[in-house]
Formats: sequence, structure tokens, C-alpha cells
Amino acid sequence: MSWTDERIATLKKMWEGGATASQIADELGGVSRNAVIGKAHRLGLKARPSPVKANDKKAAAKKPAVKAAPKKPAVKAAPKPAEKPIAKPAPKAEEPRAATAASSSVPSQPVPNPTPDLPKIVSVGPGGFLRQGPGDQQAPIPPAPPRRLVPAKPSPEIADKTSLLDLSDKVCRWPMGHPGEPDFHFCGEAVNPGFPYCVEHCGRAYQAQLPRGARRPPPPLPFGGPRVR
DNA sequence: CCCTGATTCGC
DNA sequence: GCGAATCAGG
Repeated sequence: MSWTDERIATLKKMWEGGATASQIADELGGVSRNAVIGKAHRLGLKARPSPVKANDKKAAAKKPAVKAAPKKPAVKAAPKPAEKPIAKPAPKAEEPRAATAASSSVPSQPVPNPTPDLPKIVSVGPGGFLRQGPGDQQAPIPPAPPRRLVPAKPSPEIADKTSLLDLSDKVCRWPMGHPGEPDFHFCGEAVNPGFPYCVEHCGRAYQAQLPRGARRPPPPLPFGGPRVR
């Protein structure tokens, strides 16, 4: 899989939007998390809260980072000394990551987010939809500035809609609305077997070639067209 | 263990 | 330029 302009655009958008490398890799398909990170660096858009880099200690004379690579025939020398045993307390990990929310509470606006500086969660669709048509440079899709930060948990409005995280091989990936909008989601219907869309949207995505002169107006392809995996 | 991003380095 | 292997922190 090569890095096309579209894929790079998707990478940038998601990376800058705070999506993790894994999410991006999964979304793009055909690439690994490492590939995404590597590409991001080559694009010059690194810098994001990294667990490792958060460290600010200045270890003056640090030993050369040697790796005792057991699998690589590297020419490295100076084996790494033995590790020191460390006691690890019971880890407490608990963070809902999937977008499942069936909350029974009324769809009222919960408490306003007191910390609006949370990482925004971006909605980037299949194929990377920065393009509206083959020719025209993305005329920035409608003014969707008045958008609120999407909370970490799905908001009530989209609780029952197919979000980016709900995409699978079995649901229709046809985008509904525009990315960035609070209610942006995906069709979510059962797919037409063998296609990324449901029957209805397959009809929109794939149209028979009509004889010359009898062409219909441009078919409304989704952003960038169907993904090819 | 899992996750994360950063870095290295052979290709 | 690419990305697997590796490192290293949470």
C-alpha cells in the first residue's frame, strides 16, 4: 500500500485531531501502526503527548542505548546489562474505548465539559474525505464552525448512530452528513455482501455506464470513493 | 500484559 | 522513503 495524497491527508487530519496511530492505521487499512508513526514523522508532524517523551529528566551521561537484539543480525556490540527486577502493584486500568453508550438517561445536555482542552476526537471517514470532486480543491465543506467539542463519550445525539468506531466489514460505510458535525455518522445498515455499502448505497456508489449522450448527472460519490482493501 | 509514541536501521 | 523491530513510559 502506498501513501497516496488522500491517505496522507487522512493521516494528517486524524493525527492532528488526536487520533492514535493505531486508530489511524486501522482506518487507513493496509498499514501498520508503525508505518503511520513513521510516516507522520517523515511528514514532520510529530509532537503529541507521547508516554515516553513526557520525561524531562536530563540523564547526563547516559549509556549508549544498546539493544541486545535477539532477532537481528545487527552489528551491535556492548550487550545490555541484566534488568533489575521490579515489583509491580496491581494495575488499575479502566477506560471505555468503544463507542457503546446505551444510556438510559434523557437526552439532555450533561454537565458542560469543565475541561474544554481535551483532545478533540476527529471523524474521518473511509478513504479520507477531503475531496468533493476530482477537480475542485476541497472547498471547505460548509461552515461548521459552531461545533461543540465532542465529549470523550458519545453524545446522546449520536448514541444510536454508527460512528467511526462502529465501522466494520458488516455495516454500510456510507457517510451521513459531514465530518466534524456533531451528528456525523455512517449509514450502518447491513452491507450488500461483498461491498462496503448497503444495497441502497451500493446503488449510489456503483452506477452502470450509460450509452454516450445518455449520461446522468454526476453520481454522488462519497468522499474519495469506496475504500479498497 | 495491554496500550502509547519515538527511534533505529535494513531494505 | 518505507516500515518492522525495538525501545521506553503509562
